[in-house]
Amino acid sequence: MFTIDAMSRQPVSEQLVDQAERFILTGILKAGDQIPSVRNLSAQLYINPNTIQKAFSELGSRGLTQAVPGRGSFIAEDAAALLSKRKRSNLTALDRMLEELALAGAPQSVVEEHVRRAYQSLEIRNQTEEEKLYDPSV
Amino acid sequence: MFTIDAMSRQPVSEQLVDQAERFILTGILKAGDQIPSVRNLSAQLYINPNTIQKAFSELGSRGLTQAVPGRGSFIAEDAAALLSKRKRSNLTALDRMLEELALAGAPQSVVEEHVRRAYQSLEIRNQTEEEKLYDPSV
DNA sequence: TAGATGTCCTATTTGTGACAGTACACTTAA
DNA sequence: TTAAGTGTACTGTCACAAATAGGACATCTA
Repeated sequence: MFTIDAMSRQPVSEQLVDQAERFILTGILKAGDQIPSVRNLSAQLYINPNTIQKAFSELGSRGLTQAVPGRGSFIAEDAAALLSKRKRSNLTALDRMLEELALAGAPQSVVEEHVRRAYQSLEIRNQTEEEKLYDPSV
Repeated sequence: MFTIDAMSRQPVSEQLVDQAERFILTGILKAGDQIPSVRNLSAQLYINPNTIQKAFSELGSRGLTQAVPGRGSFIAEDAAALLSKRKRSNLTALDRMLEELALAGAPQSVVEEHVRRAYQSLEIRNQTEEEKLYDPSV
């Protein structure tokens, strides 16, 4: 599930947080799901337990997970909603990137095409999710 | 001209490189223009000369500036073209961001509005540049 | 009860960025 | 000619953050 890019300049603990958020957004991790234990993930990724703990602690303080000593850590009920709201309200990074592309002479039509493609591939994914409801094999 | 955000996690030398590139893209720095000297900028920003040197060395290796020992460093002839080409070809970061926004439920119309605004503000800026040509006070 | 869980703690190591200081060759202008 | 300014190179040192190492405790479950 989780993977680490040792070459990345982004700290390992942040990589884990980002990946967990992505899993929540995409629905791979749903409310109530248990995430791997600190020691388990530590052994699997060859990462120090303290580093994993730091990432999970951050997820908890963001309200995305709930930890239960002795049992494990679980995705919070409102994790997806919480995360979506936060991501939606943060458009400054997009603006900065768009300005740079505009300055670099990237045609507006090209950028708009990328926007269309992003939303189109999402629709396809959602459609697949719906189809699962009628799929007897699930 | 150059400024440093000491609070930023981005290394000082990289901040300088990014700013120089931005100046080149926006036309503030044009081909042939001399950029501040290592020692001058060092004194002005209270930054170690080695840090400035590192940034300028990077700009040189990217083909954006040309250094002449004893004279100074100058913006390369094809700096703007080189930079534009590089920035335009890098749309993967945009795709990643768009996917995240789509997943978070940001309406496509909102994203498209941001695209329009980015290109509109650029047009206004260019128009202002043209108007300068007819401005007797310059 | 044994094993797994989250949590906390104090070190230590490591890598990177920045700093300090010096030196050399070159160009320009007084 | 000379002094000042330029780029470039080098060897250290320091500071900080991330990650590691090792241990400890309370809790829950099979």
